[in-house]
This record gives sequence, C-alpha cells and structure tokens, in this order.
Amino acid sequence: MSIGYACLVLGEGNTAFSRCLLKNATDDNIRSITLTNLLALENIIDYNTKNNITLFRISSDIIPFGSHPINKLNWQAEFSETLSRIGEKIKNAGIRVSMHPGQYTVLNSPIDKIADNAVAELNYHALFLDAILTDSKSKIVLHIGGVYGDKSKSIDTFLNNFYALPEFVKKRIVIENDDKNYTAYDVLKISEMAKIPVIFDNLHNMSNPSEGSNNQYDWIELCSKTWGKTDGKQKIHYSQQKPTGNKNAHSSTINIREFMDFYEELNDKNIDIMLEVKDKNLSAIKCINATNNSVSIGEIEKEWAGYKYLVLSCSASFYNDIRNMLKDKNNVDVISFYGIIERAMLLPENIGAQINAAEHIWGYVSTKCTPADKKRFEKLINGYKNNTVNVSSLKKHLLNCAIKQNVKYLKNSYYFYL
DNA sequence: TGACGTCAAGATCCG
DNA sequence: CGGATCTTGACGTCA
Repeated sequence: MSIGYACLVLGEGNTAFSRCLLKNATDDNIRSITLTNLLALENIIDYNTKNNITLFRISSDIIPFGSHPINKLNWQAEFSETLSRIGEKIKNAGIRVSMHPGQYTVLNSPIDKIADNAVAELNYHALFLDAILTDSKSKIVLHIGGVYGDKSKSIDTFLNNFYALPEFVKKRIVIENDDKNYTAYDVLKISEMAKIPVIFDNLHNMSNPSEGSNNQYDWIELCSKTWGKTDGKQKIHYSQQKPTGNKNAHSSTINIREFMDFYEELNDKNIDIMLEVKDKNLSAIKCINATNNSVSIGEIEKEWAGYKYLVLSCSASFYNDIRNMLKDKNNVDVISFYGIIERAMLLPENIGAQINAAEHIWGYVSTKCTPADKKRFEKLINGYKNNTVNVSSLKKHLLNCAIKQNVKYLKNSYYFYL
C-alpha cells in the first residue's frame, strides 16, 4: 500500500511551479518555464524519496500549454536528458506517479472542438508519462464529463471517443466517479463495457451517491475488480469534507482519527490511496506514519521538528503535552501525537502563544540579522500586539530572515506554511 | 451571465 | 522600492 498526495509540496524550497498567461506564451517563455518546472519536479521527487512517499500526482501544469497549439516546442526532445533523469529517479525510488486533467477536460462534449481539445489534453498527459519512462501502471485519471440532458447518450459519446483514442493513451486512462454527474455505479457500468479501471472517490460518493444499499467499502471492493495486472494496484481517492462552506471542498488537513477509522474498515489494505487535501505532503506523511506499525521514534521526532513551532504558536500547554509524550521513546502513540497537533490548530488565535513562538524563533536569527530586519521585526511584533498587524506578516518576515541566513532547521518548519 | 475550482501572475494600493 | 492584498486567467457546464 502507498499513500500519496497531489501536485505540490509545502515546506520545501525550489519545488514551486511557474506559469505564464496565454498572452506571454512565447517560445522562450515556455522553454524557460518548462525547465523551471522540470527542476521543481525533480526536487519534489527527491523530497518524496527522502520521506518514503511512493505515490504522487504530477501537476498537469508541468508543461505550460502542453496541449495548446501555442506551444510549438518539441519539449520531449529538447528536455529529453532532464526528463529521463527524473524518470530514472522515479523508478529507482519505486514511486508510482499519475496525472489528473481537471474538470475542464471533457471527452464526451457534444461540441466537437471541446472533445478534440480533450483528446489533445489526454495525448499530452500520456506523452509526458511516456517521456519520464513510466509504464502503464502510471495512470491518467479522467471524469466521464457532462450529461447534456441524456445520460445514456452521453455515456455512448464517452465510449465512442474513448475507443477512438490511440492505444498509448487508452492504456493509461482510469475513470473516476464525480461529485454531481456520474456515480460509482455509473462509472462501473462504463468500466464493464470498455474495460477501464475505476478510481473510487469517497467524497464524491458522499455528495453524489449511487442508488441502493452498497456502502463505500462495497464500492471499493467492486472497483478493485476493474484493475488488471498491467494496471497496477487498485487506487482510490480519499478526502475529508471541509467543516464549513461548500460540501465538496477538501479539508485543510486529514483528521487522523477519521482516516484510521476508514483505513481499518478496508477489506484489502493492498491499495494505493491518493489524498486530496490542502496540506498535501504533510497529511501524506501523517497517514504514512500512522499506518506504519513499526514507525521509528526518529520519524516522529523529525515530524515534531516540523510541527513544534506551529504547536507552540497555538498553545504552550499542548506543546508541553507533546514534549512529555515524546520523552518515553518506546511508547509513543502516533495517533495521539497527531491528534494533539490537530486540536492545537483548531484553537482560536492565541495572541500570547503567537508572540511567544515568534520571539522564540526570532532568537535563532536575531544575532546575525541586519539592523533593518531587526527594526522590521520590532515594528511587526508591536503591531501584532496592538492588533494592527496580521500574524502572517510576522511569519513572513521571520521566514525571510531564516532564508537569508540559511537556517535549514527553521526554513522547513511547518509554522511558516500552515 | 455568473458560479464552480485552482493557484500563480498581475495589478493596485500603502507607507 | 518592498510588502500586503485583491483580481485575473484558462478551462467547460449548467442554472
């Protein structure tokens, strides 16, 4: 089993993607952004390798306008060396990568131009996965598309357009139940006809449930049968609802207790779980550690190094609870460890705790900083005390100081990114 | 016509 | 000028 995350990394430098607008999409711009993005991807792969993360979704934005006629570059040839170097790293680390064109790639659109664009987009995704030397276990996740007032006709359109795809694209396609049109039942029916593996998405299944009495574990079991030998392990999408607002919005972090309840109910644990969550890699590491019965205290101490200032900035007493918990190195309850961190972050903003944490961090950078940085820190912290400055401004300045002085221990602290 | 979702780029405003 | 904050873009569907 692997647990992974989508597209971007929090708390690690040189992993951010660049983009350009259509009006700026010159060959030179596309070329330089492509290179930036490939090097960012390489850093992400290195990060995943270091953190034992073996499931990852590559952003569709990796090649700017990858399926758009404005991009005339032969990027596969131009960047072949970098692409195959990244591919080798992915293979050596045993990472399974995938891609997922968004809700605007609609293969079954009745408008020819839009369906053609979808074909071009799927081609581009397959070309990219080919260029990094992955096999057919690296999938392209696709929704069925629109309904257009006639679901069975729209399913036929989907099937016809799917059959017409080139083989190198078709072998990578997997289909997913969506949040309003096609239920798990619908998608399985399509899978039966076209032999396409099915990704089950738990949150979509909640907002757009199938008829009948099957629960989500039944659907996962049914979907498992659609994954053949050349497709690799069954993969599902797992996310939790954001407590407030839109019911389809993803939560800021994975609640570990709720995840473990789900995980323990799975009939077959030999399954790949793609998390869809705002804090990305952080939730992936959390779930990987929580499901690893033999996780080392070293891994948890590494996590604590990431979270400690964040927890301190929310509550000194929760901070002390975790410190005490970690003293007994043979008996650390990983679920409780993450549970306290989650509870700390749900507390209302505690000005005293924020000031305490900011001054604590300031202690690491204050002696080597410039007078201007010192002045700015004092201005910001006084402003925060007087309620005229947002805590995020204070954090941003502290991060700038840590980056300038290259204090790695601080730079990677989750305090700055959540 | 605007809401939906995403997230960096671009624009604008402030000191 | 640097920083903070708001708006735009690129995609297609549906009410």
